[in-house]
Amino acid sequence: MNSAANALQQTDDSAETGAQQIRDAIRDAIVERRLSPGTKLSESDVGNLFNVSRTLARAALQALSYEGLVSVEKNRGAFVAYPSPDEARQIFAARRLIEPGILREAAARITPSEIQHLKQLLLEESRLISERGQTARRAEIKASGDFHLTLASISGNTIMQRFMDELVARSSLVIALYGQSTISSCGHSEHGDIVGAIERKDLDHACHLMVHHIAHIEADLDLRERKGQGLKEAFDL
Amino acid sequence: MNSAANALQQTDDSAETGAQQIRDAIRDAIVERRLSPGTKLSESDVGNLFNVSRTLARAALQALSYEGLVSVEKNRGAFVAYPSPDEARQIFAARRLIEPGILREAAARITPSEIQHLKQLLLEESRLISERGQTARRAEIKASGDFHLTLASISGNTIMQRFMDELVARSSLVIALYGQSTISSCGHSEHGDIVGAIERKDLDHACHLMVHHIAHIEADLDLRERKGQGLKEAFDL
DNA sequence: ACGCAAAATATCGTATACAATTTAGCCGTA
DNA sequence: TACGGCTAAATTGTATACGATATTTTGCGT
Repeated sequence: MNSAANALQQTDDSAETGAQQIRDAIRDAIVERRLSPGTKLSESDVGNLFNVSRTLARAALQALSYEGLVSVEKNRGAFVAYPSPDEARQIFAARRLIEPGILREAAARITPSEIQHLKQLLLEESRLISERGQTARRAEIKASGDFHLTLASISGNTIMQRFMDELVARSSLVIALYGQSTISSCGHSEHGDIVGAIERKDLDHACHLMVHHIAHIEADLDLRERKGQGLKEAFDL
Repeated sequence: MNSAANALQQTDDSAETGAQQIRDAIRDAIVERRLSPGTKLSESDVGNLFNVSRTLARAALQALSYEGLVSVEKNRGAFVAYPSPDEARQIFAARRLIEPGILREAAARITPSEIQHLKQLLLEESRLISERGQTARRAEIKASGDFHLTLASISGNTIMQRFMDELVARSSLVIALYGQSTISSCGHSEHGDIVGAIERKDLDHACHLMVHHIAHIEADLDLRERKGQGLKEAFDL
């Protein structure tokens, strides 16, 4: 068993809905960075880990490839996606393009109880930041994304919600690859500022904050071409 | 063989890339409205039509479900998607949210040769409008969407391009279901206006035109809940 | 003649089996 | 020793087989 095994061993039982279960488990593992970019996910290994046939494993991997989280190469296998710097830029460009619009929609229809929910998310987030340990780090990564996803869900547009699901998940991969500061959620306070602006119904300011927030995350990346990955250039410098 | 058979018989040979080929063939059939919303696509039938096993047929249908073009119901089968009025609204809300941003990106990096390409698309489009016959109608539907997709491709963001692929395809379904005027591309001249604004580097005006263009398409829809679908209510009036 | 229950049919869900392709190791030769 | 081709192992691509679930039909009783 390769390194992927350790990262996945936790939800091997329960085949409730079939392939979806497996897909979700692997996606969580990728988003929480228990699986590193480039890791090979062979159909047999995945199937064995979850005690299902290759058929279901294949279906799950296929699904993840549609979300851009794994790349399947014909006759070679599936790998946890290894986004190039250019892909990374496109992901964040897409978020800058989309999220202000989502924010406007969400702010227009947000209810008091939903505002409360958002604030609770912020609390949970800061609690995790103060905590130490790897599981807290992972939970923090997920919580940071959940803020953006919750906003999308409040917007009421399930299509945009799905797009955001994909973008947030892929962002996690990009940060894992190119992030510099130990914690990507340095901009936690920015989440709070955005909620504040929403509460005051200051949409323009909220959008402004959102765009800058995304820019800050992107600014923390070192997007220089890394030919690493086993290329000869790794030995030149 | 059911009604789906006739609509698909054209690319049954050549199994080049496997499931992708089938997926694309079915998608084209849906987008060009040779397959009506609600049509049943059983795995066996699809497999037989393309002379492949159910495995590949299933993979293709699964892929289409991720794009929202077919809905698979557990233990019942796959059907060409039948978007509800609410889904339809969400699709167009998403387009209004996304396309102005894409347009800005595209206009910023567009080259003279790409402008030429766009103009050629417009010419082709008006040629098809003047022509008569069902094949011309189908080509016209596709050409109308191609305008928006070309803009997305010019924007250089492959992720947004994929989102637009999905939205345009699903729009075709919505128009097939709820469109009123015989031809949905009544707004062909609006495409030309947008290109004109891009050429003059008047981004704000171009975005303005784009938003209204999308609104016009949506305005041509009758999004009242239709319980029809073969229900007894069809005979009451 | 109508309605309900049970069998028959059709279709999907999953597993297993075989074919094709790639990758890695091995050996012979220059 | 270095190189090239060949064989064998591993992995994916596709097909078939079997079991589960939903739908339709049939037949019986009222």
